[in-house]
Amino acid sequence: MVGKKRQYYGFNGFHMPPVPRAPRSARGRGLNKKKNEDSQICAFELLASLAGKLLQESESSASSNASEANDQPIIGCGVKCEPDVDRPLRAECLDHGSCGESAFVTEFTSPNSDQKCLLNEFPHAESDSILERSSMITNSNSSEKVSTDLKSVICKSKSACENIPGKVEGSFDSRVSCDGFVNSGFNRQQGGDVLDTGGLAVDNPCSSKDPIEMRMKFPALINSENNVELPSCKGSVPNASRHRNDTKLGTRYDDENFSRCNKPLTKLKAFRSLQRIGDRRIRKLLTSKYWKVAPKLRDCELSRPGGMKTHYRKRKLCYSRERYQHDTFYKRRKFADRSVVVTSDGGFSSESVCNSPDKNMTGDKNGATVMFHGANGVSSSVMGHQASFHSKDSHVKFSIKSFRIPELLIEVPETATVGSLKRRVLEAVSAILGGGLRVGVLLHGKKVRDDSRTLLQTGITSNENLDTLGFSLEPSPVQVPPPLCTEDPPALLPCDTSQRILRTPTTPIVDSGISDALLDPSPLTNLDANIESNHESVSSHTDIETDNTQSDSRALVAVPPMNAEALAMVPLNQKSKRSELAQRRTRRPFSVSEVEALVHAVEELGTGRWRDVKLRSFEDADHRTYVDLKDKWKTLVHTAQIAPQQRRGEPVPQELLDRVLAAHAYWSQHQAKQHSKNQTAILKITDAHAVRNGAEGIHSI
DNA sequence: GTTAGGG
DNA sequence: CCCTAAC
Repeated sequence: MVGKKRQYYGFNGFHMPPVPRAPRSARGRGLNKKKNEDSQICAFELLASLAGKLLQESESSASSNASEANDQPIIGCGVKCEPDVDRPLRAECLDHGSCGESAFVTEFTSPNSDQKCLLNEFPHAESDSILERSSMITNSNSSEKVSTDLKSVICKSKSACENIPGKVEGSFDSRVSCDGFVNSGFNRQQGGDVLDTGGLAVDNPCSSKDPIEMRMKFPALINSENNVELPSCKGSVPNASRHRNDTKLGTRYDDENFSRCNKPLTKLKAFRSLQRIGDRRIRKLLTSKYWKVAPKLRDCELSRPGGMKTHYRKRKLCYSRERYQHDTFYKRRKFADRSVVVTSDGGFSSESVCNSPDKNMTGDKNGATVMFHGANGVSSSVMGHQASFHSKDSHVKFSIKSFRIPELLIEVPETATVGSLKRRVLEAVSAILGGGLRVGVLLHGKKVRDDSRTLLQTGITSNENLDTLGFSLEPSPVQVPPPLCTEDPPALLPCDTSQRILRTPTTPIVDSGISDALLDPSPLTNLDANIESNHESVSSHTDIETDNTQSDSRALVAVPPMNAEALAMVPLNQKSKRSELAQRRTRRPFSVSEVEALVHAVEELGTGRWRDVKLRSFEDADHRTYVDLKDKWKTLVHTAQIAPQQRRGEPVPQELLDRVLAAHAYWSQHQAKQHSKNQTAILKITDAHAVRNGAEGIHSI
């Protein structure tokens, strides 16, 4: 069918052309070597350095404790949080293979030297624990992202650069979440101890001892981007690449791990043929045990000074990483001349804001590349140095590399021209941007509403840790273009995503974009659900278009963001899909000939073999399912039993109705008889004879 | 995936 | 026709 031939162009957002970068391997190595050389090492460098340290430590300790290591030296660095003694919650480190991330996390987590001690202190964590840790972190991330009230505002970039930002993001998140843990107090980690983070026990395949290899893996890990998920723990490049593929497919927000809905996931198969088995496993685990984890985390968080309750509460209500991932912007800082530059990376780039005249900012590079670099170069050390920087120049420089826009789903016929495709894309973008946007400023996870306040008053100063600063795009409260698609309402409980999608009103949700951290349901959007819906919409489209020759106006569906989070996220045309799904099939009254065929088939096959009936008499009638036939028979029986005056629709010959009644009576008896064995064999035979006569008659025809 | 039945 | 429980 034509409709089926249509192709969908899914966009996770529009991105600027990828910025050329050095090969990962090269970068990774370079970074590694730079470690400790200066305070401005980038995040990766930091990671690398940490990894290196960890590796060294692990190796040394491994040698001393051969018994501990199971073939693979494992570096365990754990930050343990024990709000509840019985249920310790802690962040763990990883083995060599997957250390990148954890190492990084650890680093951030323990900016203080004493925290580093932990690393040394627990050099031999269980490899399994790594996963635990990862999961925990992930959860933390999700929670943070969901609420957007965490300091770190992260923006993911989809472009080539995405990988790194993603990594950093994870790192930041981890750090944030870990802080709480740290505050909770450290505890010695028990070697064999498995984190009780919700039972995410996944084997951790990684076990690379080679430091270099480990370093090399960082990029891969970064690829995991949002998916701080366990898969990354495996630290295998293949996984990473797979991730990338997913991203390209439009499953970038594949946080299936956090998906509450299993059903949708299965439907994703088509889209994610590459999906890791491990993911499923994890997903399952998460699904089943997610709630257990949440409470723990929350408890832990509560111990935090800042009080992240709302944050967690929100998370509690809605677990979906997708959303938050998108709603946060990746933030970067760069030091240049006492100036702090915040760079936001996003899918939709608008360099307009960035590139402050100050050359110091970029120093070595220019343009987007520079920005990107800067992003990567977020030197963890920056934090420490900020204080010193700040005093001189009171200017705060912000470099917003890009903002992310919602994903667009565009459908155009194969015969459409490229030009028309471009137009459609433009229309979709315009629909979103044209609706009116405003920028939101988040500081410490809180939206700054008072526009009249100065940066200084607000606390945005050059010496302030701009990590806590973020920007967001929000739909203009006044004029929000009628969204073609709507965000799903928040799910209180995991699951039923599909249901929600199908039934959720398409009413756009427009809020100030503030305070949504707690209330905003948008973060709930489920990737899986989205994908599924897309699928459905597709098929629906096809169907409908085929039957009704609808205009292709629907071909392109732009989904305006409902709120800041939505913007950050990737709203798909859930709505359209939803509506399509919701839409019933077109009614197709049975013709007399169809009724006759049906009656004939039933006469021969009986009323309990609708599939056979379908195959026998309606094989070619794609629009008639066996359920349809069954239903039709049901109505036929009813029709035959009522007075002719009461019948509606196209009149069915009485002859057919009589046969319907006869067959119905016969098969009813037949069934009853079967039920009671062959007691009524005689009766049956008699009836059967009558029926057969009719059937044969039809046959002869 | 089918059936059977209520909606 | 849809939706679902039950198989």
